[in-house]
Amino acid sequence: MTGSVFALVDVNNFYVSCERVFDWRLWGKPVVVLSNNDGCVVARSPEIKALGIKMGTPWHKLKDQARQHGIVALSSNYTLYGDMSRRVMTILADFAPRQEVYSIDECFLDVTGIPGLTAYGHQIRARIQQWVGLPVCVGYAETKTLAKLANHCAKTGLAGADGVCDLTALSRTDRDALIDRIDVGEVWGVGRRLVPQLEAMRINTVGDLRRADVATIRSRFGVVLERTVRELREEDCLQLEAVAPDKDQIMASRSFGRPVTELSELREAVITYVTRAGEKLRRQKSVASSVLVSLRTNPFNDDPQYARQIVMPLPHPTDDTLALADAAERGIRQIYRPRFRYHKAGVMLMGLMPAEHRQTTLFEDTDAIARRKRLNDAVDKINGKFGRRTVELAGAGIAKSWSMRARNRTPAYTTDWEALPTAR
DNA sequence: TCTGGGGTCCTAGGACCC
DNA sequence: TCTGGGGTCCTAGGACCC
Repeated sequence: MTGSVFALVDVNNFYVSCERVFDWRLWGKPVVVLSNNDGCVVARSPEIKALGIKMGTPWHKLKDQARQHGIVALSSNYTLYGDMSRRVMTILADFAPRQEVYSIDECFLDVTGIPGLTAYGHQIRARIQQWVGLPVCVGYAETKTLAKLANHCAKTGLAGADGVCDLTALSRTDRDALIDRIDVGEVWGVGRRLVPQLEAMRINTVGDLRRADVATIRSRFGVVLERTVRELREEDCLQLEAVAPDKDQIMASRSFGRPVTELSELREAVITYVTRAGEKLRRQKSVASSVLVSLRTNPFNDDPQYARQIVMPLPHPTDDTLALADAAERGIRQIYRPRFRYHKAGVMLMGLMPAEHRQTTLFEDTDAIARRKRLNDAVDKINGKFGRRTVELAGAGIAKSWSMRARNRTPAYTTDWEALPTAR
């Protein structure tokens, strides 16, 4: 009973909304944004939702519908979305003393003690709309899980809410009636696999889950779902993480734009991915003690299948891209088998620890390590300023003909001088 | 609806060691 | 020779999220 109140603010149809800011022709049309490699639908305009097209539908299964309804399909433009996200988060930070950026399009705010929350929510909506041109919804409640649920109500208009829903303003009776009308699958942390299992226990609605026996839930599903039930009961279990905790593992993987058979190309891909992972590693000021390399064929076709991964321990924990790349390259050579058509490769950095905790060993050349650190820092700085691929290892490849498909990507309107929209 | 992308965390089982 | 214990690492796969 700490008396905290959280807000969850998120952007409606984020990727589609970003695209619409820069292209008025997309207004009123059914628009989808596709995942990497133009694989499946990851954002939908309201017109798409009205057609009954689900999140995650593979694009190739929509070709007929697309022709029939004139659906516009855009490739993901993460440079644009990332920049728009930063603008939104910066504005939202001014609305509360503490903010947790939870994903590219949503954040939690600690709004404890702020009066007039509904009006405040409308103020937030108006400012983001005016300053960035994006529509947001706001949900308030005593725990993060309930704030997510409140946001769902704000978005669907369930509690008669018009883009803002404050659960703390409802009476116990009204709250109970409301959550009895919401499917249990809407709860944050209850996914597709859990829903049927819960339904078998006659837990169909959010209200049912809230009333479920905590001990039973814990023994059958573990501590994670137990925490969710407690959060639904207004027990504050999840803290607001104002500074993101360090990751325990860092992954970089991509599907290829076409089947890849040659080791030389897989080597380029893996070096490209490990470079990216190394950047993330240095940003959180950690070092890795091993590198996992993975490789797989396409499980969705009839080709002979092969999937393997291997852990390559590093001689000593490091954040040096060259050392990571060396391990990744040895790894891919070990698991590569000729005559398969490969679909995806990946790299995962494991055994992470803070860089300052790193033990130096007897055999390290400390001068060489210092020089290498300056090199990595310089490369990070240059790429941060002039774009990710300005300086890259030669082994990462030049043409990268294996790289993912993005047939219909819009320009980087906000981050590239050449792509700046101009008045016409 | 049997869900073609990417990322993170967790767990189970086997191998190996003390 | 079999069984017992407990730890770590590797590998595969499950589950969730956006």
